[in-house]
Amino acid sequence: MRYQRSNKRLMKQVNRRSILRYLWHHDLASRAEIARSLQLNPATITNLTRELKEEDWLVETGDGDSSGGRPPVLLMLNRESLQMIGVDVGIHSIKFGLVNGAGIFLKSWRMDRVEIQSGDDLLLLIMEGIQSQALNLETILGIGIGMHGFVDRKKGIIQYAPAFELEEYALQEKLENTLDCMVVLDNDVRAMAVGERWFGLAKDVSDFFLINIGDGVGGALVMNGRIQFGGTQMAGEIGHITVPDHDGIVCRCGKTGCLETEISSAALARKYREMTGKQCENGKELYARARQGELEAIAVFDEMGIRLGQAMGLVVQLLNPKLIILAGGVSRAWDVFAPRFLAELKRNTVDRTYRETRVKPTRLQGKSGVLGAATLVIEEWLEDQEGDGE
Amino acid sequence: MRYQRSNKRLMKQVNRRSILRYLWHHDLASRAEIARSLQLNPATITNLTRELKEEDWLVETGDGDSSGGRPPVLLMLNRESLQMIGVDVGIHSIKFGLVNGAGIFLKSWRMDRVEIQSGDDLLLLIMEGIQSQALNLETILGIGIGMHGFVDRKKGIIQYAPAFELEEYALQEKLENTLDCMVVLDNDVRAMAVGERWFGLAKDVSDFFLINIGDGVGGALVMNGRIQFGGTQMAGEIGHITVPDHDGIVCRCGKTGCLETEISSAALARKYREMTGKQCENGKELYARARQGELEAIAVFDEMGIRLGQAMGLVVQLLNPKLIILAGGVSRAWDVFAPRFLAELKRNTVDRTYRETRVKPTRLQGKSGVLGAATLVIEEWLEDQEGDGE
DNA sequence: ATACTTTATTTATTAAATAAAGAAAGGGGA
DNA sequence: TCCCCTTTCTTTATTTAATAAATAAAGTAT
Repeated sequence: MRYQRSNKRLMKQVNRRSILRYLWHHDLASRAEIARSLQLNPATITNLTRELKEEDWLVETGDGDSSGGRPPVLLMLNRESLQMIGVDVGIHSIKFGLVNGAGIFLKSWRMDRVEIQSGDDLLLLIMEGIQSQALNLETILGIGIGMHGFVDRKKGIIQYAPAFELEEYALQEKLENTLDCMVVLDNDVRAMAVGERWFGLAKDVSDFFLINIGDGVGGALVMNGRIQFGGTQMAGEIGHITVPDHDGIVCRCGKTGCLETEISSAALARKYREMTGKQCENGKELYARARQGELEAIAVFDEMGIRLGQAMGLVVQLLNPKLIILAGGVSRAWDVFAPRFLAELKRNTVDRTYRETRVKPTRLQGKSGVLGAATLVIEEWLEDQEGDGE
Repeated sequence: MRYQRSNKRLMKQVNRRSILRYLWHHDLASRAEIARSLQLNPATITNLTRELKEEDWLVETGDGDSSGGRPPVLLMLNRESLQMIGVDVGIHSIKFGLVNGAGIFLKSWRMDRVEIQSGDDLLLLIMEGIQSQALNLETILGIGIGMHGFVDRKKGIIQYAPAFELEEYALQEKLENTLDCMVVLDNDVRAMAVGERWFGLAKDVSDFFLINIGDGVGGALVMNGRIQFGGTQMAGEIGHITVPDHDGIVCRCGKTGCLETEISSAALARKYREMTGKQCENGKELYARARQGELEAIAVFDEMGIRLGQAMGLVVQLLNPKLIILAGGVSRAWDVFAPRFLAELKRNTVDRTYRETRVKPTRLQGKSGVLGAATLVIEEWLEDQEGDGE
């Protein structure tokens, strides 16, 4: 019998990660500063940073200003050399990106009109997509995959993906075995939230909620700095809470009165068509009309803002996030629905809680999915074991 | 400059706690079993358990059955010697209890009709209450305090307690200094949830929601085994989510349409009075009438069950708990409101999620507050640093 | 009785952190 | 300018806590 888990190695890992995480958030720092902040002995920092430097995780960038003694040598994360592949599996397309530790896309490519009927179809397409670019996978930290549907990140399996009629498919393991490279798999919206946490609006926020409004409506929840999964990995699925005064439309989940059938891109277009009798394909088209001042289009967004305000009011009261991030195609119409939305949000929350909550539309937009997926890899490498210094 | 936080001591602490936690959940276990489960070296377990035994944390309880070799020596947590004081600060009374690690009350006492106008009033009353029993505080692990209102556990301060018009009072520190004993302070409902996690229905459940329905309505959220606080320590405050079709009553929080003004004990009595014109003081009285078959009383509970079903539907969809625990006075009427409640809950959730969720009224009832408070101390001693074996 | 298992402990070793001393590199006052 | 002081970083020796391996303890199975 082996007692593999060496506690000592674990301790070292934890400290190494603490250093990397510190540099992630502080860009430039001296060894002395790191030692003080992490409450570790300076000698420890010297030793660990030597290793990390040899492994190319970080670089020295000249001296800082002296504060009356020897000037500090500033350390910096070698962000360019951290490279991850992000994969965003949508219903009709798969998007890929090669992203570095600064959140910059070095490459991005996609496969459109994909037809997927089995897990192995998906596996093959992803492998094809990755190998098409002839990248050296050995210089890459790992591959992150964000996928619609119900995904179990810990087990690395797709529990259920309705669009592809997939069930219980162990994508992570299979991909890891064939590509010989770390693979992280999670739900697409959770991946977005992780992206926001490391590169986006939530850089310094450890309690936030992200709602993604596009063809569907999904959400993800970060509390105390960690993404939350819930008892069966379904936490955050806000698209299927029941809202009052709904249209009675039957949702794809089988229930009626879901938020998704009221505020998704398709739902807004439907409401507009019902109201006016005019044609309208989706939220994007509707937004264009609203921007041109068409009153009916604006009215649809107004109603959507109110519903969203009610829903986010629940989230604020129940979860007390510091920040709410709106993502997905419909969030681009922020300027149109924001006034009604914010007013309704305020009306539905207790002052004491509301005034501590910020609400913002994402700045990552179209890149959100792929970047988030890539960031899953970073998280896996650097994640906090437990509240360190910070 | 001191670098206090010795990582080595921390490692040892973590492993010691892992052992204690393992024994908490497994009652009897041999050293070999613990070593296997925690993936630690048997020698480590020998050493740590020797220390723990000397410190009276655990005892040996004879041999177990041999499985073909030397019979295992079974270890057991010395639950009797773990003693905590729990304090439940209510609006009109303060309840105390001396509780041991088996969850048994060794003593319980209370102070009624308390008048509190300042933090120092409260401090003095609690000290008086504790000293009145002439306990030896040195044999006690610590004092846990559950308190209504908004409490910041990490800082140990009462942020705001409307009933006493208290604000920003550093109760924990002051009490710790005067009594020279570990003190943990938290919100009363969160304390209850911790109680359920260690002694009650949530013993083996790491994702659950507890709703307390009494004079007020509060909630607490445990995800991934940890109580969640939110950005400003207000997570779980379900009493002030806005519900549809409300009576328009202004809540004590200033908002209208709060869940609390619809399903709290006082709200139920009010609804009954409005419906019938008859007298009725509170939910307890109303429950008695419902039990006697009075139709109007039953109707009030029916409506309450529906509203609760809607609210818990939101919680289930949004947070995906494995268990919902109902606590507080009104939960005693479970048999009356359960049918409507459960039906409405099902109606408001997606099947896939609902079928994984259990709902139960607490079995701790009146003891919940004090026991929960006492359990805060256990949690502080044994809490997991990060997902160990288990 | 003998061989084999399983549990627990002891002894020696190893890994990783800390403490203490000192080197490196500058600032600033006389 | 020189000397002392401060701050940063490194080196060496020490300490701590875990592991590995050998051994003891106490059984079962043949």
